[in-house]
Amino acid sequence: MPPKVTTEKTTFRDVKAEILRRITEGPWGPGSLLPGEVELAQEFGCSRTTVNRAMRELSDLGLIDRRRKAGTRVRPAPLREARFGIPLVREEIEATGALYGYRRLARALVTAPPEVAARMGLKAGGRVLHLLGLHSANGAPYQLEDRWINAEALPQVEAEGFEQSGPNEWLVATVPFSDVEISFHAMAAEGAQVTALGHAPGAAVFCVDRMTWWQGNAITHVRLSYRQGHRMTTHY
Amino acid sequence: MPPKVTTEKTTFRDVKAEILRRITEGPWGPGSLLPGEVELAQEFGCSRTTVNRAMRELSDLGLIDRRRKAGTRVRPAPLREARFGIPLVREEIEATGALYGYRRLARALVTAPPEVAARMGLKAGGRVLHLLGLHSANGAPYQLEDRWINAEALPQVEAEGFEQSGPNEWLVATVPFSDVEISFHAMAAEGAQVTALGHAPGAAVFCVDRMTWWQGNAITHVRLSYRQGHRMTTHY
DNA sequence: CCTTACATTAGGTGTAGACATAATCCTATC
DNA sequence: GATAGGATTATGTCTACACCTAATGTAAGG
Repeated sequence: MPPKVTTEKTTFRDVKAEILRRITEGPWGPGSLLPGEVELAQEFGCSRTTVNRAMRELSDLGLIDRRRKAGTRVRPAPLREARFGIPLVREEIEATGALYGYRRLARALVTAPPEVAARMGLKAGGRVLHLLGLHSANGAPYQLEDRWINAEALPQVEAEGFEQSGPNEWLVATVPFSDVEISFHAMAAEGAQVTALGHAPGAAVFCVDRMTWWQGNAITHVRLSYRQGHRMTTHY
Repeated sequence: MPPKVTTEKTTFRDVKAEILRRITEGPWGPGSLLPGEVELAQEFGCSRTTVNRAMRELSDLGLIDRRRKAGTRVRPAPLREARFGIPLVREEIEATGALYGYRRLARALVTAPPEVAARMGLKAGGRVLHLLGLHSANGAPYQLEDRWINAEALPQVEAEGFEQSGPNEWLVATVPFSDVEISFHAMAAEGAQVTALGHAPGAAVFCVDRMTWWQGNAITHVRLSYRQGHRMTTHY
């Protein structure tokens, strides 16, 4: 039988990797101008489309800057983005091999307090469902979930008790969304962060606030407070 | 003259937008199976490649899940990513219209303290440059930069004073990098966070730690501590 | 009933070619 | 010298097609 001639086509991954190598190790330092797509396609023995895709992905990563006619150059200060996956807490915990647990601490259907109404852009006297729940890993408190749900926009939420599972899983499976704002910050521990999460009063708590809209209406606002020492990490 | 028949080609953006619309508003709720690429291409009157690109981008966003043979379905729990731009502090401040300022607080060429050596994976007795600087907006403290630079791997750093500008700008323009880890966390204010940044001792400080490697060697580790009340926000 | 083998199918990727569009360069004109 | 056009060029995008590959279902064989 004839030797298996693996034609070994040049894939866009090959091109991407090689360009990346030349940027980090090789001749293409910060700010330098790269050859044109046609030229690279010839060098790599592939079509321009393939080079284009490789470069587009590098551009998406923020490593290179592409402009028509001007050509492609390496970003002097690579304004790379940090991408953080925002998983469901359950998955986040189970991924570590720990046993996930959830306990509802409070549930109340109330008229929105002024602060919440303002934050969510609700009209005065709007009804909201307030939920407080604790996610735990192997029985130890892991994350406190303090959530407000717009009951005007989402009346069917009033029928839900959320005793056994967090509202997040119900929400993502039920409500589509069109707009999300996430913000990270640090705050001094207070209230349930002390009593349920076990922080010392005034201790530094890492929080994630998330607000979700659908078609212009605020659906839910949640503050996730993490246990002592939590880090949100990403790698690239 | 004949009416200008703008052929109005269907772009991958059109397709992407329409698919997105059908997911958030339309018939394709969470978990549902989308039609195949060929079918959609026929419907939209474009080539399969165009549909492919639209769907690939939605997949990159984490909205849909694509598997060969299985087809494309809407993610039940959209594990979307939060993308945070990590800009230079200078740009971050100047973008708000404020006047940027930098002041070097300390500079010392030392043998790495055990903790730092461990974190950066340096051999015992490795020389590092320690820098402490304060970035300010309109004269008010904005961000404290506590940086360690591996002077073994980067000897030319010893010649730099970093009196007028932060080391970050010098680094990104000088050193390529191949690996970065970023982590967010909250900690109790101490040391220069109190004296320079103006936090009360023990107050909650929002920190960003960043470690950079090049070809397997740790280049620099930096902790950026923000002023009171800082939020890192993203929108999608 | 279980396992293995194979055909089918849907997405993944590469190619060559074409036209579009934005920047830039160059040139003619004032 | 300044400016307005036009030529040029590199990237942006679409098309039509082909082949690859992973995953699934099905049928044959034990």
